[in-house]
Amino acid sequence: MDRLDRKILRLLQEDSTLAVADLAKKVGLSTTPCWRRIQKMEEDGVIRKRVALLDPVKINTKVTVFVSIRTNAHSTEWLKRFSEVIVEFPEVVEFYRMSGEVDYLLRVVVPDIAAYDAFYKRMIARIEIRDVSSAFAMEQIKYTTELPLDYMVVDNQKSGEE
Amino acid sequence: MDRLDRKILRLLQEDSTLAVADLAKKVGLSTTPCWRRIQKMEEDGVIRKRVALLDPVKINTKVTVFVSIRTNAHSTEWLKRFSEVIVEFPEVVEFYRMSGEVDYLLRVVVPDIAAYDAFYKRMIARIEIRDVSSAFAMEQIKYTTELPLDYMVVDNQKSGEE
DNA sequence: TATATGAGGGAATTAAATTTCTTAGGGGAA
DNA sequence: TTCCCCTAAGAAATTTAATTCCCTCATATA
Repeated sequence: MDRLDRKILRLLQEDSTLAVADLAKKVGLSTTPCWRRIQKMEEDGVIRKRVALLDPVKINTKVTVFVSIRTNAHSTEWLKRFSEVIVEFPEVVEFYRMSGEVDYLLRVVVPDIAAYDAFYKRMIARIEIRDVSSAFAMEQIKYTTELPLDYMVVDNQKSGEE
Repeated sequence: MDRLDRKILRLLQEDSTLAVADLAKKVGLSTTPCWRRIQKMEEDGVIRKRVALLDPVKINTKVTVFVSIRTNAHSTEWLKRFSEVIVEFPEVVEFYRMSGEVDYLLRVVVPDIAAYDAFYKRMIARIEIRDVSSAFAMEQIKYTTELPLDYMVVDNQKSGEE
């Protein structure tokens, strides 16, 4: 991957509806080679998928809650089942295994506090959890699906390094 | 918005490359009305944008760090500048103002611990922050951009409620 | 009962993606 | 050095999908 691929990725991360011809113009290529680069990056899995992003307010899921879970000393079996159960909830949009104090961290989206409470009850009904603590986000100041491309390993042999 | 719109959204949240004709077939419409519904939801801002999602590993940003910031008693000016500075960093992919103990929460993506340290130094060089604590994610068990559509307010008059 | 309104659908049209065929440049082997 | 191969680019043709146009039907309303 080179500088041109990075440019293409930068644009597609922002807006994947761009026509290949327009994209090509912006990166300084003609449509065919540009199209082929995109194909290649899709085959290689660099581009995972293309999705529509919805407005959380319009869809009635404006509240984000971060759920910290502490679970000292549990069986492997429990951990497996725990993950499986949690992943199933569509309200859980992110789920991490952490180092440090907290063992797991969830990002949960719901319409309001009441809905969070309902979700919480459904969750603990499905699996026993020791220590849970919930932190509510008052405001989402930034949310982007664009990953920084500055760390990408590029081939500087190619396409006239500056 | 009705049940059909919800179906359309469900599919487009998963894969926005679906041809309108295929989408239409799946939801039980012909292409024209299906196309018009999509247009309408784009105009209304229900569909915010369409983007390409990249593979964090291939792009060399596999490490997620959650950064908790406590900042008791600061001027409005400081808060404004703080937000502006933080938002600029491409490594900060999510940024919330929180209730409770922690005042702000960031999700930062970087290649490795060393890069996080470099990021951290750049951040505190740009703005003075009292109390920062970093928690590393060992594993991303779930990450999705699909919002739950179960809370959506739908018009049950329309299209034969069951 | 006439009539506007909103939604659906078929077919034509336009635009974009994809394929095919050619060309140019660079690097290594004879 | 010259020739050949490999890789990437580009123009044009073709295929496929998006978009528009025009018509029909059902519902609700005066």
